[in-house]
Amino acid sequence: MKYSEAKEKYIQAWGTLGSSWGVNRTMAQIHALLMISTVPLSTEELMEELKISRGNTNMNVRALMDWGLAEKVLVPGERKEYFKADKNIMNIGVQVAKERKRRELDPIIKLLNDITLVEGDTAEVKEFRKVTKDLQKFATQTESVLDLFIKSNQNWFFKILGKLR
Amino acid sequence: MKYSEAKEKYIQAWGTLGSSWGVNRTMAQIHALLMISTVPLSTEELMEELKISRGNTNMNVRALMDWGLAEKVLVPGERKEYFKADKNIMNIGVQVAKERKRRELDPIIKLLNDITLVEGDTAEVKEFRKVTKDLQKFATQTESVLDLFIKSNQNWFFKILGKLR
DNA sequence: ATAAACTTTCAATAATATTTGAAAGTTCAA
DNA sequence: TTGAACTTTCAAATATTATTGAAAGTTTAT
Repeated sequence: MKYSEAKEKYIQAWGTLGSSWGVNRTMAQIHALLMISTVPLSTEELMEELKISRGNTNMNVRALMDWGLAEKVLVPGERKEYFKADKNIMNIGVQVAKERKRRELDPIIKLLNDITLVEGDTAEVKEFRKVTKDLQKFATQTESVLDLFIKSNQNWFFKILGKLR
Repeated sequence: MKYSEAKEKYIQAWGTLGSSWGVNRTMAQIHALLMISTVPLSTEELMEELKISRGNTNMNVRALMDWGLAEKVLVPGERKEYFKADKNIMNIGVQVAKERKRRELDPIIKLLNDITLVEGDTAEVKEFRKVTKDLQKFATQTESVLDLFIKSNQNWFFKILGKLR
């Protein structure tokens, strides 16, 4: 396979994957590009490579930085900002786990904590309490697993799991 | 908190959570409703409760069945179809893990297997190979974890992880 | 202070995804 | 068969989300 073809497929696939994980396509594609680049890239270079506008580029680069997946690089003697991505896949995984936990799991747990307290003794309400308590338990367990993953550095998490197989 | 309020919040939250996980809001809400219902629900009941059209209801109920999250219930003497959801949260987790693995992870692993074979010895291509191989490794490890989770019945998975904390 | 180089914002537009609802299709009892 | 009861389809309408690009904002060298 030619490099140009492989690269195209890779960026395309990363974008698609991003979409089905609540990350917008462009953000994922910028990330994909930064991941394989040997040098930090400027806004212009990202615009050119992905054929996207300046505004879009700026917006999504900032989103990537919010997610802790990219950072600014200042090149001495240059006014322009360059961007690079952390290439350590484990760090990326941890970072994504951390952010999604904060943005999605934590609010749901908070909500479940509230609504499981609903009062009443009709069959309907009893069932509601039962189901939401189960969900609460599951969410809390998931939280523990994520915390374990987030705290464990390097490959520790996978190594342990590998032994269980 | 009143039951009606708790129920509303729960359905709303489940819909939002669905959206950020690549599942459409309505599908998630139907699932939420079926989860807390003490009896199977008909298309009409779902339409009424969620204020959605017949077509939408039909489409999303079928999607839920595709995901293995709901099933038809035939009530003797009734022409109408009723639907119920599996309420075992572990089964749901396993089902979702299984489907997403099949729909998303498997294709990405396949792609990575292809593109890591890109030939060339420029710095660019070498970096590309390095990054994609790392991703491949990570994806494969993730796959193992998911398989472990999918195969482990009941709470085994969480129990084991709990001990590691 | 000025202006060039650069970044950010945001209203307008475009692209995408979801929803509707009426028509077509199916099933089944009579 | 027929027609009532029910399900499915899908083109059109609506809602949501992403993108553009020009204007406004910022920074820095002189």
